Amino acid sequence: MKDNKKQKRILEVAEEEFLMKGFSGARTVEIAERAGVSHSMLHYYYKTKEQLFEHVMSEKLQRLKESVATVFMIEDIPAVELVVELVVRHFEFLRENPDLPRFIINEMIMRPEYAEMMKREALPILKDAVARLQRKLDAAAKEGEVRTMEATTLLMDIVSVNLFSFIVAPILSSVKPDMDFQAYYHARCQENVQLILNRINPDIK
Amino acid sequence: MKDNKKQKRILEVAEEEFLMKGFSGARTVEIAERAGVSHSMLHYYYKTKEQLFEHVMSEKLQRLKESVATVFMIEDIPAVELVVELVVRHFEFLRENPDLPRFIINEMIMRPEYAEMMKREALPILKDAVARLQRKLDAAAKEGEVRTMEATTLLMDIVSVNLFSFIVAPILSSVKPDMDFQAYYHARCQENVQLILNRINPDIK
DNA sequence: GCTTTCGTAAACAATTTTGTTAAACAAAAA
DNA sequence: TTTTTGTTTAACAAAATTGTTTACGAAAGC
Repeated sequence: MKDNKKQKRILEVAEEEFLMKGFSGARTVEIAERAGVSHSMLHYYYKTKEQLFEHVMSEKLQRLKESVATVFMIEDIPAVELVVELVVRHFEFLRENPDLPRFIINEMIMRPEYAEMMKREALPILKDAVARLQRKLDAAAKEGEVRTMEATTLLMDIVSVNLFSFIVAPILSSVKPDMDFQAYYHARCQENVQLILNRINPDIK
Repeated sequence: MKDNKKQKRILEVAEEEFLMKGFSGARTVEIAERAGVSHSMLHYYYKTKEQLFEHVMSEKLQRLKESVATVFMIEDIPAVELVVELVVRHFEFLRENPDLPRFIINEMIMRPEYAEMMKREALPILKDAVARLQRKLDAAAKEGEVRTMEATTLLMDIVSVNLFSFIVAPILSSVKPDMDFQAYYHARCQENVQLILNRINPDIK
């Protein structure tokens, strides 16, 4: 048995193509070509472009869900440290999946049927996560460790600053072609932690 | 003379379609249909889909440039107030052009030839803007009004929190279909101003 | 060795999308 | 009034993209 190497390879390339170009921009012949298989093989394994897309999509959603779930599993840690952990882990997740958010947002807007699917999949996990964080924050606010604030707002702040660091990266690199990404991401993560710390408690540091 | 009403209408609809679905996702027949003109008319005015796209693109870039330019023209205003003004104006611009950023980022990634064009168009203006802001910040830092910081970093923070407020809006509305957008945007703008103020000077307010 | 599975090449059918053309007509401009 | 311009319809050509089929080869497993 050859362990379906080619089939996997198709999926890998499809992932890259769909993430970069979206469903409508990606081409099955190009995916096959880049995967080093014949065009017919692609349709042999994945009947249609649509089905290939669904494979990619569900795999990506899975990863996203896992990532959210694990971060919010952390218990027994002070609120402030939890928040720092949140920022850093989210940043790292993005580093490993830099254009996943853009892809998901785009496909949610362009193809409402997928928006529905994503809501079904992701919302329960997210709601639970927000509730957990809110409890932590409220408790810490009582102790005067942080200011009172909505967990939703805080999460939006975290996601937005982190996400943006990645969204602009390609633009920055085109402006400065010799840019040191290692250094950029390191600095950016620190900056974001600082920003969020200032946000939950202006007196920290 | 009929003032080219139809021609304009095509452009309007094309703008909506391209912004929502991107170049590869938009369909010329659908644009024509929605614009209430025959398919042949579309090709009569704009030889190809590509050319139609270019019209939309350059018009959008123009607006973006104007917007950046006017904000940074403000003189004789304390640094802190300038920053607040920056946040609010940028927020308002986004409110009028909510899916422009997604569109531009997508097309820059999917079609490198446009990335080049945008760099040529937007970069000089942006560099000038950053330089102006940096001078203001440095002066204010000397007076102890704000902490020392990079104008680039500050701008990235502003853009990221504002942008994100709009990126998540459709998602939030699908979660809460009865959501009050008026209130949401109002609150979000305030939040963002606060966040940025904390950022440039943790002691303010 | 024989069969099944994985794979290719190449042609081609089907569909979708883009782009063109011609005939006709109304209304504005000359 | 004549010409030009804007416009429609309808058909069709061209191109791009997706999906299918067939015939055939190599090699893995029995």
